[in-house]
Amino acid sequence: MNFRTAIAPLPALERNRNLFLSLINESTTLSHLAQAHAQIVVNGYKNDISTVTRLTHKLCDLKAINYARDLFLSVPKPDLFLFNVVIKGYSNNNSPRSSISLFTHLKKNTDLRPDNFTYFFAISASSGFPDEKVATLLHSQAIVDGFGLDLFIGSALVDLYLKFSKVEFAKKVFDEMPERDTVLWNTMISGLVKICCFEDSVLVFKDMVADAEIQLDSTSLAAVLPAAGELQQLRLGMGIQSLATKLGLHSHVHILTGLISFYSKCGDTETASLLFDQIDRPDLVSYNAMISGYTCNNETDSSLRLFKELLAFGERANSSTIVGLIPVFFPFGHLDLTLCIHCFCVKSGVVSNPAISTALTTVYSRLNEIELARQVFDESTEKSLASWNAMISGYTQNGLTDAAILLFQNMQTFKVQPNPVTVTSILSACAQLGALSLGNWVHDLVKREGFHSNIYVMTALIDMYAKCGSIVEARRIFDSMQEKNVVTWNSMICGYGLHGHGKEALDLFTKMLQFGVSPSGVTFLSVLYACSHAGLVTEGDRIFHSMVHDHGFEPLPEHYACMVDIFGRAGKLEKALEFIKRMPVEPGPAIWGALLGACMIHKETRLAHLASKRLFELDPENVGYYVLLSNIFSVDKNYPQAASVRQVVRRRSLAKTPGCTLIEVGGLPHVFTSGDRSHPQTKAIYAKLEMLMGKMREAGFQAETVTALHDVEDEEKELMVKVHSEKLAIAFGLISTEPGSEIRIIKNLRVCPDCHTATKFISKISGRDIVVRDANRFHHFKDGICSCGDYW
DNA sequence: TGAGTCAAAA
Repeated sequence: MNFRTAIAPLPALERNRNLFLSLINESTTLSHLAQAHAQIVVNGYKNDISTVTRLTHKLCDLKAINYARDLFLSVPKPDLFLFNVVIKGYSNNNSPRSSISLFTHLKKNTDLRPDNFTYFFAISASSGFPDEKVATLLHSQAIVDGFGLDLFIGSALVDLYLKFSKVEFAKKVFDEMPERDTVLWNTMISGLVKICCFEDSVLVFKDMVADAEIQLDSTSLAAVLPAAGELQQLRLGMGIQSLATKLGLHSHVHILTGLISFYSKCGDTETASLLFDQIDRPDLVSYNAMISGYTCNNETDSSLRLFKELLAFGERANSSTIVGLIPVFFPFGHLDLTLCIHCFCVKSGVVSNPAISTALTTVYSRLNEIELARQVFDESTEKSLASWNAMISGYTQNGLTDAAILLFQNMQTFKVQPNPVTVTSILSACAQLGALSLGNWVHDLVKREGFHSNIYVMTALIDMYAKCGSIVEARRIFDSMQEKNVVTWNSMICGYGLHGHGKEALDLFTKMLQFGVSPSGVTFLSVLYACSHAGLVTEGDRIFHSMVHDHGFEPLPEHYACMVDIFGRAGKLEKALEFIKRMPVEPGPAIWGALLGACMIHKETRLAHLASKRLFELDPENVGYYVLLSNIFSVDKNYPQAASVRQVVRRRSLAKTPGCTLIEVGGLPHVFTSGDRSHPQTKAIYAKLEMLMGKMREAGFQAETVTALHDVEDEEKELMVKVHSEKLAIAFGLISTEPGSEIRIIKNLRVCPDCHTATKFISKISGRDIVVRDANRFHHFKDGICSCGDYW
């Protein structure tokens, strides 16, 4: 009993009001609340605005939104306070539209003026809309009404814009705030982390640490820890840990859990489990972090042990536990066990949880069970953005680029807004497919949505432009990026390699080292690859040695294969063989394949037999080797042998991938196969081809027949190769694009020597630049010369 | 006199 009530009892009205208020506060169920409501009505308090407001609020908390609405409507003249409570109530009960309608009603039909609370609640509600349009509208109204600089509203806006991946908008709000409190900083950091802008979030965190005015709290540290883990920045994570100790937050359960996840992502489960033991009473989230930590590091026994321990404590596992546990099985390709977990999820009803269905989709696509992945995706009733992203990237990683793009378009008809993760996947699909016009469209989307500070997105754009033939545009983006990581550098170097620009690739590699960026295995592969395609033998040799001796890298089979390729393409076949013999590891199919490819270019039959013999032993399923070998016999005019190799292929019913070529005209893709007559303009295409062949022969063109697989007469062979898909695509390009414009085509296999020579002639005759992307690299044909130097 | 933002696993 407090002093005031002791000496002077409250007036009756106030005393009763307090009674009702505490009655409402203590209610934990709807029926308690209904009883309290009855008491209020009986005692004539049904028009007491503060009591009714408290009751309405509590009803909203208990999810009785319709009850709350009826109560609100029964009040003859609700004040701003009550409006605010109901606007928030709708927002918290999955009714953002009702929330915003009420806000509009308040502005239009009452003489009340919204205050900072009203705007705060309405802006929070606008996160339930498919895009940020409602939010920007409210934002501008808030500014007009003088609440633009309110810290709560500022934080809500930053949170919201980041949820819609509008990084630039969020930054603008953040920068324009006259004062920034801890919460505003935290909102910025955690929002960036949630949309995978890890680099950005770390930069903001560092700014926050540098700001002496601002106090860091456990939220700040917990927010940035996932970024440190994703970026595998061990020093940063340890820095955060010591900061936590300095601030006395080291036993805070959120921070310990974050650190467990961090160390697990860095591969250090030992430290993670030490931290786990430091938690007094680990909760479900901590268990899940540790379980998934063990799982990611393939310590499956520990995962399962901890899972059992969790159940033994009587804790119920939730969807995240399963999500963390499912991948236990896929490093071993244990499809049956994944199916088992799937069944368990179906039986216990958690399969409708979007996190679970997303995890299952991911696991199935990593097991290359793309149909099962799609089935789970289709059956999930509640699709989150993550579900869409998992399915799209599943398609992309399995090379099903058409399906990925189709699903991406489908997602947009469902009004699901793509985020940077979606964009990164879809750009990878464009890169694989060479779909430049879709790539351009996605680039516009990146600009529109403000994703251009996302390092993953920008790196994917570089890759896309490089693989779609626009190496200059790729470099422009590369140069425009302030923050680059090793993948960014790799993509650019690899792009130069694809285009045969060996010198540029080497220059960039040198620059990368000067910038202090540590090269990865992929970096060396890209540089070696570039050397190979540009015939830079000495440089390649030097880089390989530097990789082993200066950088301490253990070469992988693909590095060895690349070296064999460098020697082999340059015609130094004996040197290549010598290199293979000196390798400290047993040469695998990639290495012999590289040698065989080189033998093919240089028509070296003796070594080809050796290489192919090894290949048949190591990789009997791969058709490519049979084709190469058969071609080599054909070169020697040893047709019976060539035929017998082809028979092996037929007997084992190994199918050769049919060659096809894609060309985009007017933003539409046209695909041609060899001898194709299905195109609506077939007649004109073949006529153009006839005309070209005539002019080419006049200019001295002779058909190269080496790769024609059949031992028929030369003249007949000429007829067969001249309708290769690339020739059809080029002919179509010539008749359907502006004179003088560049022609770009994409071939799924390596371009054959005949088409290569023919394209050189065509580029000269037609005065067109022709860019050909084949399975290995780019060829830029100009004025009768190819950028590859006939060397591919 | 009844209302408010950010945080750990997936």
